[in-house]
Amino acid sequence: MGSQQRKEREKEDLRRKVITAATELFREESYAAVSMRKIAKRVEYSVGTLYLYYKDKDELFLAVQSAAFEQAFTFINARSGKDDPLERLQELGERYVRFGMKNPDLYRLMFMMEHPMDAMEEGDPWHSGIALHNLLTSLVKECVAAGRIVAEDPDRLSFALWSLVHGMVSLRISQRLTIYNGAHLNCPLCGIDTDQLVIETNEMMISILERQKN
Amino acid sequence: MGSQQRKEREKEDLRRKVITAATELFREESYAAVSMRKIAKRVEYSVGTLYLYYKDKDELFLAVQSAAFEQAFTFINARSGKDDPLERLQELGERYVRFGMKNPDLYRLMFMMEHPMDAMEEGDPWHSGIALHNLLTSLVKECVAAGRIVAEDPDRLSFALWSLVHGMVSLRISQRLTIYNGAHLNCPLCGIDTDQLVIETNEMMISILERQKN
DNA sequence: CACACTTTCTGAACGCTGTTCATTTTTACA
DNA sequence: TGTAAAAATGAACAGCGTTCAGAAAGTGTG
Repeated sequence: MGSQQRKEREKEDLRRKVITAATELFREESYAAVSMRKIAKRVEYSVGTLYLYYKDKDELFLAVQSAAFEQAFTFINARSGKDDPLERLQELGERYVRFGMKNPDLYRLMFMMEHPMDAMEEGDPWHSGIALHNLLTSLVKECVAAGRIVAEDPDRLSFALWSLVHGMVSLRISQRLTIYNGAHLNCPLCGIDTDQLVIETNEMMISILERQKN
Repeated sequence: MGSQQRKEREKEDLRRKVITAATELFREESYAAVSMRKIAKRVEYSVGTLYLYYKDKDELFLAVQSAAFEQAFTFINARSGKDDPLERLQELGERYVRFGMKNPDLYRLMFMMEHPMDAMEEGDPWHSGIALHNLLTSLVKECVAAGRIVAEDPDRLSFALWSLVHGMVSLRISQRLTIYNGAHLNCPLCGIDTDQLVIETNEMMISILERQKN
C-alpha cells in the first residue's frame, strides 16, 4: 500500500507547516508572544493536534530552533570572493552579527533561550549550529596556517571570537547597548548607532589579531 | 507628626522585603519560576498588595535587577593587591564571569531579560551597571597609559572586552557550551570543564592584548 | 454498500500566570 | 469613640501549556 507512505508524507507536511508558522510568528511578534494556541490558529488546526506532532512546547521550539540554525548557516556561510582568510574571518563575524540583529527573536531561540536538556536526546537540533562552529574554527586555523594571525590555541581563540560576536549581538538584542544612547555615560561611544558599533568592533578585533605578533 | 515618616519607612521596608524575597526566589528556583504569587506568599502579603508597591511585574523585576547590579558591583569591584593594571583587568574579567556563573538567574535578569523600556523612565536601575562599565573603561585606559597594552580606541576595546566576557557567561548560562561536552565536535576543547574554559579564555585574551604591539 | 476498526482531530477543562478592583480591615486623628 | 483615610485582601478575568474523553475521518473487509 502506498497510502502508508502518503500518510507519512502528510504527517511530515504538517510538521513543516507548524515550524513555518511558528517561525513566522517569531518574526512578526516577539519571542514571548508566541503561544501554542496562536501557532494552532495559524495552521488551522486545534491546539490539541499540535501535541500529536510535538510532545510539548519545548520540543516544538527545538524544531523551530533547528530550522533557524539552518537559515543562519545558509546566510552566514555565503561565500565571498576574498582570498585572504582573515578578511573572510571578518566577513564571517559580520554576517553572524547581521543575522542576529536582523532576526532577534530567532537568535534568542537559538542562543539565549533556556533549554530543556531532556528534549535534546534524539535528533540533533544543533546540527547546523555545530556546522557554523566548525566553519569558524577551520577558518581561524586557516588564518594561522597562512601566517595571518598568531594563535597558540586556535580552538580557544575560536571560542573567544564566537563569544565576542555572540556577546555583542545578545547585548544589542536585549537592549543593553542603550546605555550608549543617552549621555549619562559620557564617552566617545555615546550617540553612535549600536548596530554600527557592533560591526566596527568586530573589525577592530580582527585588526588586533592581525597586528599581534609573537 | 512623626507617623508620616514612620509610614514612609514601613513602606520602604516592604519594598525592600519584596526585593529580597524575589532575589531569594531567583536563587532558589529558576528565573522562569518566579511569579508574583510566590513572591507575595514569601513576604506574607496578598498578591494584590504587591501592585500597591510596584506598578507591575516589570517594575518589580527592574527593582530586583537594580539590587542585583549592586551586588554584582560589590563582588566584582573587590580590590586586589596587584599593582599591574593589566593583571587587575584580568581579575576584573574573572570576577565578572565568576559572578555570572554563580548567579545565573540574577545574571539573566541583569543582562539577558527582554526589557520593557517604558518602565525605565524614572529611577536608574542601571546605576551600578554603569558604574561597572566605568570601572572597566577606566581600567583599560589605565593599561594604555601604563603602556601595558596598545589601543587606538580604548572605549571600543572596553566594549569588546565586555562583550567577550558577557558572551562567554551567557553562552555558559544558556547551556550552549554543552557542545563541548559530547564528542560530536571533535576538537581539543571537548571534555573540558566549561567554567574553566571561560576563565582561561579570559586570561588568553588578556595575554593577546599584552603581546600586541603597534 | 455496510460494517468494524484505526487513526486523526477536537475543544472543554485544569491549574497556572499577570493584573484589576470592589470589598474589608486597619490606621490616624479630632 | 467616631469617622475619614489608607492599606490590604482575594475573587474574578483573560491567556498560558497541557490533557483527554469523545467526535470525525479514513481504511480495509465481507
